[in-house]
Amino acid sequence: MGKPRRPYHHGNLRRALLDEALATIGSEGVDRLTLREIGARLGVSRTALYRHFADKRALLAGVATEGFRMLREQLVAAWKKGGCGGPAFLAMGVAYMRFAVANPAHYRVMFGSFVDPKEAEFELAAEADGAFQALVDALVALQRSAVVRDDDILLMARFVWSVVHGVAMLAIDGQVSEPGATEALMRYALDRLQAGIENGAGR
Amino acid sequence: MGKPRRPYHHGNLRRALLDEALATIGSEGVDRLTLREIGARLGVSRTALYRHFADKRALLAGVATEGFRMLREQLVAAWKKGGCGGPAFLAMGVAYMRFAVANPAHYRVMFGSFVDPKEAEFELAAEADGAFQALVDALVALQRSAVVRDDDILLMARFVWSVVHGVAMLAIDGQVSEPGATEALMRYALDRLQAGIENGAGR
DNA sequence: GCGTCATGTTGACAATGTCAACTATTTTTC
DNA sequence: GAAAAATAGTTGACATTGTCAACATGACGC
Repeated sequence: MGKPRRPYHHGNLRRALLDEALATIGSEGVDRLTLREIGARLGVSRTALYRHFADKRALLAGVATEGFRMLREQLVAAWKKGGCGGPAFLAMGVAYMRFAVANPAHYRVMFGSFVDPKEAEFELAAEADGAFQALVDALVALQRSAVVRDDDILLMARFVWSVVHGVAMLAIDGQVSEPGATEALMRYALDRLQAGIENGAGR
Repeated sequence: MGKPRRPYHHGNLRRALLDEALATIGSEGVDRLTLREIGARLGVSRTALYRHFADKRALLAGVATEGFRMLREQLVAAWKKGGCGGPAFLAMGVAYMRFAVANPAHYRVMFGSFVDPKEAEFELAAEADGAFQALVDALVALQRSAVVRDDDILLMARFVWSVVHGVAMLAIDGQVSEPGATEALMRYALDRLQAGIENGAGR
């Protein structure tokens, strides 16, 4: 007896709110996300959320921010674990797409333009930049070791980003449904991407 | 006098609703789109819309459907005008990205996952398929003339689609803001894409 | 023990999507 | 050409939702 029923203070409501939001987004879609339902599911009042997020957009911004942080961590991890060379670049590409497939809810919020880039929180912009920068850093290293072409770095990074992002979107949105097709597309895309930017290719 | 003030029947309310929706989405964003405001702006009642669309999702589906039709038309036009060969392929890529930049509202709705692909209207799915098929057809032709690699056609088409889609997203979402950067990215991306899938490249 | 602050609750309100019932206009039919 | 049917639009109502203001509760330092 005396079991700690539901204490008035939740303990880590912020975390729980994010998790619940992610669960709902994943199963129902972003537009079916309602603050009241999140509260209800957590056994908490409909406005408890406002002690942790300014409003609904801020909640989504929180999800996106977290997503970019996770993405960056996984990109950097893949790069380092792969040895910071050519193979590591492939591993990084795989890590990117795997992140999207494994965390579709995060991914959709991150790129669904639910948060206006103009009025985006500073933290979100910073994390998004950080993830992109991880890719830029890798490309710079590959340029130094003459693995990839010596093109404008920003241009090249944006191109690579476009490819993996495009594949991730296709994979997530269920356009690619045959079993194994996602993996195959990922492999093929990275293969052709590499062929396109490797040193000595074209021109 | 006796001027035909506002006739009871609007004439082409469906068209006007789509246009007004597009205007609002373009300037305010999809999530700020409200049926009531659309009606108000058109000087029409808030529920007049329901004579032309089943509900809000149907309106968005209408926007997306129209977008895919326009996209397909422009892709096919670019392909034919370019002579159905290698240069035409580039023209098609440019047409794709230009469409996105010129019609961001359409584009966002088309790929914003506002309409569940499972419960998507038949017409929408058909138009989306049609646009993709335009790309597949072009690639098949290029394969026949040995301009591009002889890879699995679906795989290759999805890869190409990913690239142009990824670039289009970056361009639209204001991530690429420096003047001229969008054009430069488009050119570079198509250049590298071509290098990646042209016959004799890699492996 | 007490104030202070973070955290959570209740009541209220305006905005929104949508339905049902009704009205106005056009088109079809005899 | 009038009646009937179909088409297009309106008004009233309601449940849902995001959000605010005012209040309640618990933790924690002094």
